[in-house]
Amino acid sequence: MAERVRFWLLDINYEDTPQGPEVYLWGIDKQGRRVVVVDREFLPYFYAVVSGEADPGEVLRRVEAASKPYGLVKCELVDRRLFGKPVKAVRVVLRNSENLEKCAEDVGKLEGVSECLEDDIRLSVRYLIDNGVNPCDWNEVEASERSVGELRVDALYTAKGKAQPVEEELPPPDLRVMALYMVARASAGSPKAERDPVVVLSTLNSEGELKTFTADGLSDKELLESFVEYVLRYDPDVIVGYGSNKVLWPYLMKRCELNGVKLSVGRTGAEPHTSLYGHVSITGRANVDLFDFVRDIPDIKLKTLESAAEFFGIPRPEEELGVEEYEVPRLWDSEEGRGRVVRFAEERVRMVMALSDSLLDFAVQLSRVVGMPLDYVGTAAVGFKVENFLMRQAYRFGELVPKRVERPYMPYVGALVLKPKPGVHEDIAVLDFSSMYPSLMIKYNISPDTLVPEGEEAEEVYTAPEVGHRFRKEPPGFYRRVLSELLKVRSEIRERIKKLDKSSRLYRVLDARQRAVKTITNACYGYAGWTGARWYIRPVAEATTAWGRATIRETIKTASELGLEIVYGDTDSVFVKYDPEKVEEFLKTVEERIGLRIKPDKIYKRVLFTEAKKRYAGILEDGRIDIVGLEVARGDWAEIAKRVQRDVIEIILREGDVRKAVSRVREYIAKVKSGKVPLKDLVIWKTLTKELDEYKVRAPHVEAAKRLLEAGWELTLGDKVGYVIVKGPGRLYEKAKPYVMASPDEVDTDYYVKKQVIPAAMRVLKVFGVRERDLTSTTLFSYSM
DNA sequence: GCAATCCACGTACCG
DNA sequence: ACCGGTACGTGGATTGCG
Repeated sequence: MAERVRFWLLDINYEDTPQGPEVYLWGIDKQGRRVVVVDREFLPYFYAVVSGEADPGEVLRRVEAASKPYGLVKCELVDRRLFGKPVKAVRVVLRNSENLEKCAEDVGKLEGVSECLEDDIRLSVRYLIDNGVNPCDWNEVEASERSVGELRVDALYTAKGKAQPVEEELPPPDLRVMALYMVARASAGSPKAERDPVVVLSTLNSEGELKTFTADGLSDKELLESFVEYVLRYDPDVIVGYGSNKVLWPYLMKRCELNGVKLSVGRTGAEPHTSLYGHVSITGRANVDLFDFVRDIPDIKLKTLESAAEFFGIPRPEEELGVEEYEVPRLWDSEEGRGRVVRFAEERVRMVMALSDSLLDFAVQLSRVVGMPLDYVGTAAVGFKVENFLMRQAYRFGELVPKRVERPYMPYVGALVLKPKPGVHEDIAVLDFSSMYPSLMIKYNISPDTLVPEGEEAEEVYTAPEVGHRFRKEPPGFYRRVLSELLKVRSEIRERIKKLDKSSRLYRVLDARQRAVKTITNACYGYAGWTGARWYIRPVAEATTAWGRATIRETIKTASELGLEIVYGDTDSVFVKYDPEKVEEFLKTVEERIGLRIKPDKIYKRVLFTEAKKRYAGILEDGRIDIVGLEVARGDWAEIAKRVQRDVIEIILREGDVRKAVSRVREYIAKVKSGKVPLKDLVIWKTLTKELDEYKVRAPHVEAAKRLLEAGWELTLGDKVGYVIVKGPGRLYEKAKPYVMASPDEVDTDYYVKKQVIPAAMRVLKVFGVRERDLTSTTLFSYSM
């Protein structure tokens, strides 16, 4: 008996069987039952593009013959587009996905076939695209129920028709979330799965149940077994962790392997496995590593669980254990320490859950918007998210997906940045073009498929300034269609949530969705200029920035015609003296002349510029202070230096009192000299951007990294190294010591005064004629403001 | 021979 | 594995003086 099954799609996977592939759609239905729908009707395929001069019928026969040995199901001639150009293609449908790429390779060599496309799209991705099925949203399918057998679900269905999205906007179901935090005991440095057991594994679920597993003796076998049992008993939909893709799951997998424990936590009873983009996949559930989302929040400089929690205003644990993560394994050796480690793990798992409350909505909506399953939307780089989104759109337009090809890097000219007028300015309005690059791409129909190749005749084109690339005015290009849709969807959502209660579930969901849409919209220009992009066409990116520069130049010209003084500008913004009438006139004129929306973003009561571009600080009417580009905004300065600079900026912007600022700096200097500053505030964090042996010059953070490695710590590319500068002779890199190995009394306080505190303070103070000796001596100084 | 100067390297920011 | 534009500290090579 077939019935209509509605389900919210949580995970998708497929298995090849001799009879063909089986696609598994894991979800939650309206009654809150965990269900899986198996679709056996969906077959893999690719396209063989017919060369312009070849006879399609002839090519079809040739392709058919060549595909036979690969389990051909059918071959058909279809009309598609490639970069906007109509093409004939043979759609080759095979029984099994294993043979797809091999078959395409053979077919690609045939006469009359210019290339094969889309053989590199995974079947599960293909399924989502072709059926328009949305991960993290409601879909439905005609299906008949069967017995669930071994599967860990409430119901199993066999699809009798094609799955499709539910058009109606429905709230998501309540997800069962489980947070994890693991402590392994390391003898030195980082724990090694081959050697060091897991000693504590804390879990917390969305019902508030906290369950901690501990290892008593040397073996963690029982811990692992009871954990697996518990996961199956609670049956989470989403498992969240912090660093779980790279550390937690691989660690558990290795420990289970060594202990002969089956880590069968998936809904098929399968063990976790590493999959696309390096995420760990747990069949039937969504494994979400919150670190992946924190990584993409630039305001969180240090990507630790604590600083992420702090950023989201998550209250610190009640019991301040004063334990650093790196000390935990050592504590395990003492009787008293073990209790602390357990409480530590439990505090941390609460933080993971709290972080999930702040991030999961966005993750879910990002998955929904780009159409990638929830478990790997976080691990995929921005470029791939955009691309996944574009692939779904391309299918709707009958556009073939271009192959990924390796290309040489070819730089092009970017945005225009104005020199600031140094000093303090009063009442400055920041005016910016909203979504400038997307808007320009829409306005001038900039797109891979509208570009007129050099030398080709065409009328009715837009010609980019400076670079001369031409784009057909009609029909609307791929990017114009996609971007207008994105902008429209976002503004609709924003309009809709205005009427909603901010604390309501729907508000949170829709707000997260509009942020996800914004993320993708803003990334489209960058995607267009990425040589790794399937739809990369350099002139597209180059023309976009060229029109951007022309736009801002025209804006500047308009301002000067209206007698409006511009004090700064960057890419899509101008900072002007806030004269309300003039500004209004200006905004109107710019919109008329250029045809793009420009609006006041913020108004600074006071704003301070140094000589440098991209660095300033301003105070708003409500007293909030923005600090842009300066040391305060950077993650690679010691906290103490940033604090000095923040204080100086605040004093100057709020009170205009340079003298007070100077004496504040003097206080800080005295404090640093006295050695009263905690080590934590002296740590400098820098990222390892390449393998240690690839560095051409010796650098402090690289030397510190080497010392950590020697001491048994694990460090990989992309990790941040925290070090302090200690007393001693020689180069700076010889004096850099990992902060976990340093003690407060060996700190080179002189370095922190001369190279951290003073430069950070002087950056701002030299605007007022303050000299370095004004900070180090106690004599009087003069200044002007 | 050595200090001053310059430039490349490296990192992180802005929009 | 998203773009180019920009600032700035540090190391190391080069330059300039003698």
